[in-house]
Amino acid sequence: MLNQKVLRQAAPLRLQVVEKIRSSIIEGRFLPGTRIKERQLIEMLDVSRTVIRESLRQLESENLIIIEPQKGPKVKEISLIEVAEIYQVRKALEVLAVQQFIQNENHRGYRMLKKAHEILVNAFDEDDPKGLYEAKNNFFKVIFERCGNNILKDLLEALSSQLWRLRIMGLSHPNRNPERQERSKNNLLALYNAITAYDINRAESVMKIEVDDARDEACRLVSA
Amino acid sequence: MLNQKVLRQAAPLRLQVVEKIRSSIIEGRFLPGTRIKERQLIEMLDVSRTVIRESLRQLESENLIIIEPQKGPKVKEISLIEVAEIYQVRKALEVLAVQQFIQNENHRGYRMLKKAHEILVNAFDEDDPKGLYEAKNNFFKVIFERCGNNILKDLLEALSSQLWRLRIMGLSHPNRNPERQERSKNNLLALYNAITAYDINRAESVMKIEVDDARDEACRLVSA
DNA sequence: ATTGTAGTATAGTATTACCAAAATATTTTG
DNA sequence: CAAAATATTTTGGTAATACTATACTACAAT
Repeated sequence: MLNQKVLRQAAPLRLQVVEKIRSSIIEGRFLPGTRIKERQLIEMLDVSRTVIRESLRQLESENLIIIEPQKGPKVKEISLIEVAEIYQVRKALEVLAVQQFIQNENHRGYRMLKKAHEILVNAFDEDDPKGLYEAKNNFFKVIFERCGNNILKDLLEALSSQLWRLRIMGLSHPNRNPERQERSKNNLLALYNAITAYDINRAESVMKIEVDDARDEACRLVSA
Repeated sequence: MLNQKVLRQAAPLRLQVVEKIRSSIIEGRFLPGTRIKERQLIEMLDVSRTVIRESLRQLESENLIIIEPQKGPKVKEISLIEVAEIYQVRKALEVLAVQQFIQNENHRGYRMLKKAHEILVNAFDEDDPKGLYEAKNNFFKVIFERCGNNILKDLLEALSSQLWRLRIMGLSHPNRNPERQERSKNNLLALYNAITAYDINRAESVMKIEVDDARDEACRLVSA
């Protein structure tokens, strides 16, 4: 059976360039507010200006950079207000995602979620903020990807990438809230239990609580 | 079709080009599935290739076109599944928007909504599908714009533009559902009453009904 | 008639060079 | 020192060119 697809050729250069720049922003190697000059990128990535410019337009519509006319692109800064707004939208969408995930009753999704849950539980026991963060993220990602609504999935991923920077801040932030850690742990485990019990209402309310907690933490970090 | 060339003025050329192409797609002058060739656009709009390409990248991330590697851009086709998915997301977001609109208690918003409502009532009495459609749209737009959450507003606008094409189809479609018209009228008036009465719960449930109705109608049109 | 191949045209991909206008940095001058 | 004038950088936009993947066509072979 031809279950393995033929290896597609390398993606267009511009996709690679977009990905490079995007990850640099998300991972905080370009700090918010930083001007990004075309020439700088040309030298760093060793591609032509055309490719760079096309890539920048795309990043702009992903809301990762803003391009001021005649002044050029800079890494978008996130205000406290915007963080709150994003989490408000996230709450509505994540609740929808978890509803759909449960209703779809997809075995594959449940298998993947089980695995993600196991990794998450392990991560809670170790003192590795980055690993824990990735485990959490992976857990949610399974829900988004297997909720059966691709539009929803794409929107949530776009929103996430706008917040990723904050989370990087959060990982290394000195005065993180240890209590939040514990709450988050309880929330996520409760969420998993609710999902496996097909209890939509409970999953919904737990999800709301977790997103609100995450928002409060994020706002605390931004204002600090 | 795109017979007017862009005016060479202030503001990046790119923005004008994006707007021209976008409206051509939304208004159905480029039909879904149509290949859009770079040279074609260059001749039609009389701008350089670079500008066209930058514009196309942006349209791509707005989900109005898809660019297949080594094949080029084509107007995105909307499947029945996607229509359902979009409306599902819309429902969640529009409910949130109307909640926020009421909670914000913004006088300016209420004034604008009153005006939009008056126009809408007039439009219901006349037999002008296009005018009615615009009035409806304007009514919702006020809610989105004055809900106090810009992220939410942008997302809803992006989703709307993906559906606009269907509605254009709907306006001229021979076997439209006249009963739907009546339902829609009742829904919107009920929504307005709920909002002016600051009744969030009622507004929420009416909004859900209206969005579901709209979805059913849209699906009917696509599958026809 | 179907399959396969070769050649050609077309269109996307990417680089480079160039110009104008705006923004920024630097120098000169009061 | 501050303001004006100048120089430099940077973006916005155009154009010419080479290269490659894809699509189209025609022609041949079985």
